[in-house]
Amino acid sequence: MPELPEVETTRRGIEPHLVKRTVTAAVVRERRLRWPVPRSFETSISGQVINAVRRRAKYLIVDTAAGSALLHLGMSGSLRIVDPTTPLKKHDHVDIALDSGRILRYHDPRRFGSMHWLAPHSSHPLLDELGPEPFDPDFDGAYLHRRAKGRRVSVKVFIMNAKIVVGVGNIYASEALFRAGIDPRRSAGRVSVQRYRALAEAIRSTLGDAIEVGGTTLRDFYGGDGEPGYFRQKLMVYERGDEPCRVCDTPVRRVVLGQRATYFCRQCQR
DNA sequence: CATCGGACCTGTTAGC
DNA sequence: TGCTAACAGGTCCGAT
Repeated sequence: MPELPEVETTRRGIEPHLVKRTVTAAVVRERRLRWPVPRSFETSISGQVINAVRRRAKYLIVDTAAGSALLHLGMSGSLRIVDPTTPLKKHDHVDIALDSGRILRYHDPRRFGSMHWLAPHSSHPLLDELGPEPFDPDFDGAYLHRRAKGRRVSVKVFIMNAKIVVGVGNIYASEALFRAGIDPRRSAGRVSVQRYRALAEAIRSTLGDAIEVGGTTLRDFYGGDGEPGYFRQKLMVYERGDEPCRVCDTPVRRVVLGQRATYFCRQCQR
């Protein structure tokens, strides 16, 4: 469910409810997420004051003086601020209760998400090899071109690799390639530096536009404030197989790359 | 090193 | 109606 814009939307939605609040209790009802949630997670975060809620790639990082919670929403995870009277739903796996009387509640049917506890100022193997953020100044066409040298994978699979650039998931990979006019099947190593400049800009603009409207709600994404994201209305190709291209009317094609559905316009993308 | 397939899960929908 | 198969927003890991 969540790509970078949805994670950032979640961060913005929950941050005002968390910062400067004290965690009064943490309850893990289902420990079997992608990796078992360690007991140290609850014992460490309980009693702590939350100083900041940050995002790195698709991870959320909740900082306290005693360390940080490292959260990933996986494919189907979501975080909502709820009241104690809100009935528990199936797959509500974790509650983090706050001294405001409210609760940060984690819901994740597929359990591909994760929760770790980081000691203060320490990193984590999951974070160590991540590529640049799309909005970093050092992420540009020259960077992509350099990293793509000699690579034979499709440019779509290439930009979805978090070691190259973070935050580009399956929706926005197709959308950014459409904006840049690049055929997603093309080998990464055979894209010119000029076209990588367009692609770097397209990734930024696509993600930025999506963040502005609260992400994309395809099925069940809601931000921390309970609002759906409205980027769905702006999707040019994603999940539009056989429908006419919004630019040239050519039917949008669906292919599979790296075992993921991929959408593009054969006319507009070369 | 780069690439590929499989793995982890449940829920929804399309097709018979 | 019921069953089955395909598919879904992520990404790690091991084999090649």
